[in-house]
Amino acid sequence: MRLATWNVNSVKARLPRLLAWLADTRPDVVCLQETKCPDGAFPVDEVGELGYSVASHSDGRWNGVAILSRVGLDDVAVGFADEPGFPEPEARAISATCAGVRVWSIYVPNGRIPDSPHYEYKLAWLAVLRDALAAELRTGRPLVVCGDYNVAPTDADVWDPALFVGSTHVTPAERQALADLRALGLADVVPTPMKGPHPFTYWDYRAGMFHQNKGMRIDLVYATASFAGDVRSAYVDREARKGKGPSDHAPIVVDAGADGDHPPLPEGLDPVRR
DNA sequence: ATGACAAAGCTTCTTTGA
Repeated sequence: MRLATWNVNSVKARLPRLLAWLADTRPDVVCLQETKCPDGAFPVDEVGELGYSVASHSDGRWNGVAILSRVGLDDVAVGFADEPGFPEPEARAISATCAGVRVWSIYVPNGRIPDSPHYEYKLAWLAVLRDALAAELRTGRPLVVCGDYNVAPTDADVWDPALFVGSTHVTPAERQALADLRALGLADVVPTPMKGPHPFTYWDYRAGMFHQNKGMRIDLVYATASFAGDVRSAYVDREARKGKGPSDHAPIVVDAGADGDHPPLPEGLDPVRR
């Protein structure tokens, strides 16, 4: 299976690039975040022409998550039990079973600043997500939780840790929330960067951050050993952040299990050595 | 070159993002 996750920052604004990327990369399953797409407006016909079925969850102007699959899309679930809201639950989680793998696409609340109700909301959301994933794990099925976690797991995952002191995305409480997810039995499938030592997935649009490679690793793939153990390669598709009209996030592409009908990996991205 | 924010809508500003 070729699995990808991408915060597209509006599926409507990104549609030409998304379609071209799908045609080039041909993932089996794609988790999208920040679709920013009102109910009923998801371009299901356009991605359908490329062979993808769609499960999407939206709440209008902000947020929005989706799963595209060309290997089955069963038992779709929107949100999760007791999901916290602000104050109402937002469109931040969707899950489905694709070729025997339970796949989640999540968009963790930003948190804004630590001294903020948005930050408390973020921590509460992650804590209840943990309970929901614990329930999923009891099925014994392979599980992959992909998305924009809005947390940089370590200081190496931001371009300048000193600049982030006192900011969200790096606080001990946020990092502990990720550690609590991993403690369920989920492994961090760390992708290979295309450039530089850090597998950043996000670069601010402003001030030439991308060209200076001043990024963050906040998009993550957490997977059970039953999936992670079969991973042959994982990389950040930095090419998708280039050029005119990109998202501010790059996709992560993971190949796991049996080889499928996919284009070869970009040059220099050898399969994971294990 | 990869180039100096972007997207949405209650659109000519405000909110949000991280």
